[in-house]
Amino acid sequence: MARNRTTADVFNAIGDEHRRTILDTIGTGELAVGEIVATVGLTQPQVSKHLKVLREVGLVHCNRTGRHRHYRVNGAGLRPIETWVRTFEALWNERYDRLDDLLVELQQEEDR
Amino acid sequence: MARNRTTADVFNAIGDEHRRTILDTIGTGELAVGEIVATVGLTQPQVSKHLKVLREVGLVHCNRTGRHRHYRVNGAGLRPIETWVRTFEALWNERYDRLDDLLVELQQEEDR
DNA sequence: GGTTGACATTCTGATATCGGCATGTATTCT
DNA sequence: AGAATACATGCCGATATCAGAATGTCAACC
Repeated sequence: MARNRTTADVFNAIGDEHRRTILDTIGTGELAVGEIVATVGLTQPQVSKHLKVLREVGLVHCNRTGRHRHYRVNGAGLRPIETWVRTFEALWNERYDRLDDLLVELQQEEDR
Repeated sequence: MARNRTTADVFNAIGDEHRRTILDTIGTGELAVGEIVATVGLTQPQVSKHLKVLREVGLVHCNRTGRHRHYRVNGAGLRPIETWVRTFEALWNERYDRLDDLLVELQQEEDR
């Protein structure tokens, strides 16, 4: 067995830097493939294929207008990642520092 | 050119589900390899190799005690992911809904 | 010193991936 | 209808990956 498919889930999909660049480029707006190609500096087939992966994991939605296809980011698709990362929040942020302070205080209480 | 190395960055490293499971298992504590193996149900070499990847991207730290190696998660390593995902926050949370409401209101003003 | 225990590393084989190039498919325009 | 535009797909080769099994390393214990 080899590595998991990039289309397996969102975590695999955003593993590729080009895909992240594409998402960054689209941002909160809506862009046609040609516009993305012009901005990110990848070839058109390359962009199309990455968009396909992003589509399959639900990270982008697409609507056709004439011969153009406009892509927009589906923010909700990123929530699983945010949720997962947040479970480790206590390991880095100030809330943890405060928790740490609290524990130190409790320890001092105990030592008295 | 093939896919990027899993050790290229944190985004690639967490692409693997087994690696995420291992991180979840360690949690906010500190576990020896054997304990991880017993919990996640993977083979020992499998776990060791995944831990190596996680070490190389800085997602876990390791300290030896006798013939045991205790691993702990380095939460700070996850910050780049959190930061990146947050840039799309406007696309899913209530703050965006409120912005959306505001836009609808403005639109209605205009229609009058 | 030899054995056991706890991990790490190496080698192998199968597989999905990514980029490049060429080609296919619609849709618009003349 | 034919040409051009905007994308999507298919085929290819090179490569890194992951699991499995065997082996290596090093500390602890008898």
